[in-house]
Amino acid sequence: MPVARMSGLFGRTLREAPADADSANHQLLLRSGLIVQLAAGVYSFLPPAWTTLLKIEQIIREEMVAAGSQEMRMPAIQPRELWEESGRADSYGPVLFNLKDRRDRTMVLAPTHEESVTDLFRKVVQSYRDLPQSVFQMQTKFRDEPRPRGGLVRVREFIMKDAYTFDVDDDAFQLNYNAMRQAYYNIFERCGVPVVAVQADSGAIGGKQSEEFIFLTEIGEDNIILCSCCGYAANQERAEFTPREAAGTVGELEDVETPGVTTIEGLANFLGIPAQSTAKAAFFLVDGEPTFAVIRGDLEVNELKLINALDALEARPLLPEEVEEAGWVAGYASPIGVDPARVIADPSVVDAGGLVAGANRVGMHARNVTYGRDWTAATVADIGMAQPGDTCSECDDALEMRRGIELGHIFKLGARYAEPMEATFLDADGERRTPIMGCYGIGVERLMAAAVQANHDDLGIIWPRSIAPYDVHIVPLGGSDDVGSAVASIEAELAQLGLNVLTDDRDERAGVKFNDADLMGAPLRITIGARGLRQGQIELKLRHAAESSSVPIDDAVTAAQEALASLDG
RNA sequence: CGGAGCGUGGCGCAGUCUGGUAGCGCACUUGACUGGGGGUCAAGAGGUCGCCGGUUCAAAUCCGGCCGCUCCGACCA
Repeated sequence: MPVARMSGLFGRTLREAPADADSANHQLLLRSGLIVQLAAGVYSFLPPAWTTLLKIEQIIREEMVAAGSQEMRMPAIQPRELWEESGRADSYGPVLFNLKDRRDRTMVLAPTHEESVTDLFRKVVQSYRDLPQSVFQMQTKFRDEPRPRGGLVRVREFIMKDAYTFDVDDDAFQLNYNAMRQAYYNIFERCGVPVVAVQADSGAIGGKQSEEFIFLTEIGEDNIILCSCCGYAANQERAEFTPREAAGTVGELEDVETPGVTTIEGLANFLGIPAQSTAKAAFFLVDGEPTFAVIRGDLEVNELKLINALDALEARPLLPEEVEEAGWVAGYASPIGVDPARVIADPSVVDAGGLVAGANRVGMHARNVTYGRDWTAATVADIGMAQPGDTCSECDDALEMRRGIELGHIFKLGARYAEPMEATFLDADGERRTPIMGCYGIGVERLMAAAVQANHDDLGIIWPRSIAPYDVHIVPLGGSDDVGSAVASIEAELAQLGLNVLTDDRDERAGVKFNDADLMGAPLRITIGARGLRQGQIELKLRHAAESSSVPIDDAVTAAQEALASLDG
């Protein structure tokens, strides 16, 4: 390996972090001169950062190949028609970067490649004899995100490792899926980032089931529900839980005056009853239809569960005027008398007995409102949002909630793309069949950001050895000839061993060099100074360690190798 | 797209309320001293104060519009 010199590095360290950077990883990536922003969610990666990204890619590549996947490459620029074929031109719509070619044809910059890989499949695969298949690529994706965020955490242009599998049936698919799942654990572990796999919603990718690989961190943008007892883990948007015991009543339907009481909390206080004794109404526009959702007063509606339960594409809360238009009374709404076709009920109100609900008149509620007797819903489905402290549905322990960053996501797609795009193969009986597909993504720069977030201290980055831009950071102190020749021979020997070496050859004070070394975070620092050299010693310090050690200069290279090897356990 | 904030040399900021000279720290250049945890002194270079328009004798500062960036929400590797 060539030796990098601090004096010639393209990029410089900053003493102060740019004000725009919030999280530790973002600040450190900027301060250490690794990344520079060009626009919202668009970054340049300077040489050391690029070295790290290449190392991450190599780790991913090795694990993908080990999982039986073949590397390939698909185009980033694609005709929009491809997206119309799968039906995603609209659902993915706003995130697609559109452009016109010179013949006025609309092209898109690909945000992901399910369409193109499915198109490839139908052009390349005809027979079950060609299956199973697993392919992957590492490529720049483009997504016109509504809100870029957190430095590299959410950007508009990024490298994704995306893999796709095709199988003859579910059983065969499961083999590919499991291999990918294991590969993902291996990848994140090798990059020095702890992850948990959580059940997730497949979102705009579609399909039946999916798991996210989450790095738990307070700077994350996802809410993750965890059970420390049984290990249950899910994204809050799909987490299951057991609601608290209902506190329903038995009795005749009767009105009760509740002047000025429009919230569940207010209602419970006013009547001196627990929130579990009330029913809450929430109004949504679901695929253009006003929808009346009923859930127990102590719970919140999970919009994503609502969408899935109604097999819909999108939902949003109704605006106040839309509520009025629908004939519902905000704050006092009652499902009684509402067309059941427009009502969706959570099991928590179905099995509860009599609850206090609105009476559809301002200032009035009703007691003993009972599902089945007083009202019904066309759809009964779990639409509750799991909250910390709720009971785990697997083991009855209390659930916790943590923030996290989604580093990878693996999906079972089923026939989501193959069917609309008519990708098929002939089976052994000569029957035309649809392959079972899976897709598997990792955000490469996001993974680098997570690695920094997971491995830093007050002074700077502490790179995991596996993805460090430089293995060894040499700090020469004092400009004597002795120092110069010692540095030259040690750096040459280390480079000869295949190590990435950065030598701080600048005429700076010791403090500046040490601080920059700490900031840039190479796993091993070697200090070669006139003072030590007089005793025939140089100094080694592992970045994560508190203490340094001195070794005779003749042992320097061996000791450096040993120190680095100690990190690989 | 809703809410909040910010745009002044490469980075961090002051100046804006109350219009008149663009300023500080760091970084950068040159020289000297110094030399093991961001050193000292001296001399420099670098900014149409985000953009456009308006008010005014005069605008970084007041008014209007636009653009950009960040954060909180709705969305995702």
